[in-house]
Amino acid sequence: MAAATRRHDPDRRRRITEAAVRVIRERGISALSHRAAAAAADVPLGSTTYHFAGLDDLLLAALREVNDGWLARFRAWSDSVDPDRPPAEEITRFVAGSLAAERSRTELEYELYFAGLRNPVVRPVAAGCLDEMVALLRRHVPDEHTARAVIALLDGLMLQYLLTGRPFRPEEVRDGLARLLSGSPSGGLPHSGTGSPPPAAAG
Amino acid sequence: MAAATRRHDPDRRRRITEAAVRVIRERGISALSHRAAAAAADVPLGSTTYHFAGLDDLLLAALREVNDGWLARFRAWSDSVDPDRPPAEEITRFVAGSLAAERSRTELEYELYFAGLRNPVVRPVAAGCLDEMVALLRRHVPDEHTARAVIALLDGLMLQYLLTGRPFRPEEVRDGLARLLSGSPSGGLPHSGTGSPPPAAAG
DNA sequence: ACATCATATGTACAAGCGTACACAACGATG
DNA sequence: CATCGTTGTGTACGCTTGTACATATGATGT
Repeated sequence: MAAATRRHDPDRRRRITEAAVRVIRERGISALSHRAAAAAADVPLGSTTYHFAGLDDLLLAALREVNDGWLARFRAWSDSVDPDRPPAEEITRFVAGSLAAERSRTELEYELYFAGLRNPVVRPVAAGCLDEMVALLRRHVPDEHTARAVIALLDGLMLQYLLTGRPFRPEEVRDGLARLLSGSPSGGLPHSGTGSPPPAAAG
Repeated sequence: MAAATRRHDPDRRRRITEAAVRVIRERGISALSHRAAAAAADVPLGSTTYHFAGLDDLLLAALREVNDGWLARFRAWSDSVDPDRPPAEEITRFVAGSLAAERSRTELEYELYFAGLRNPVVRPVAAGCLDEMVALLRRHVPDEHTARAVIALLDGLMLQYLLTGRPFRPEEVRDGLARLLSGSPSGGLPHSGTGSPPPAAAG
């Protein structure tokens, strides 16, 4: 069989990484093991331990892959935003996609977030993802502070939709975003635009 | 020694549960095992398998304990709210506590959320927690829709604070909340007050 | 052609796991 | 006091895991 003599196949590392992502998607991070990834990639066990220094290494590679996919989709959305339509509506469009066609990708991304809470090698990936999203969103909202709030609202809402089975209501999301975006740009907070940070406000 | 002859100790089940919470707090859900809980509770292994039908049972009991503690704190906050002060400020007070003195409790609660995403026996606990928080918050905001948005913003912001090491800025939280609460109560959404739900809006 | 080296593979091992189960100790009931 | 059922305890079994390692293979440079 082809599988038996598959030797010297180029970028096997990548194939194992993608198999690891598949394992996580289907059975969760806790089910990721050298053996599970090897089986999913149809390679022998020794192959995974050769290409990855340890299990953490494999997990990190897989979560980076997940993150890249998520950010690519967000970037694509950002490029497709129509500046003539209300931002709240455009952002709602992204949320709708995240909960429907791209739901499994979304579940993966939140799995990454939670892993980051515990695992110090994963945390920078999750934190970097947040920063990158803020930077991209920054183009469609008045300031960074607002961008962070919007991301927070999105994360919280998607978490609610994923946890409770509550049906997705676009108006709900749109309305919340509209309120968040309606405030005066530098209303109560010295917004950290492109200048220097404020001199520390209140404890 | 006392430990050797400790027999017939009342509510041993509870002590094991609390030990399990301690294990989760210190080493994460993935580190919870019958043996780890037994060691933390200073009881023999057989004791945990006697009091809990399976590992899922132990995990569920521990996460319920976590959830009870979290909700008790939120309830205490809700009761202590000064109606004469701006709600945004009072809610910010809760967030501040969650990230400082009660931070480890907060980390536990989010661990519960993430477990709920994957584990179907945990999900109802997490979902119920969200509903309970909405119900409690309902007393301080105009409608349920707003309450859900506020909870979402809080969850998203706390997640950001926990993941990135960004220092906590009360004004940031307060300002976002103020914007969310400033909108017209029934602005763009038929709010699901105490009446009947709207006849389904959009796909 | 030959040597060299990165890559590929199968196997082995120690550790940790959930769970089952036989037995010991105790409180309650008669 | 005898009996019984609940509670507590120690141990053992089968399984999965991460990792190490000896070996095999094919590409590469000379």
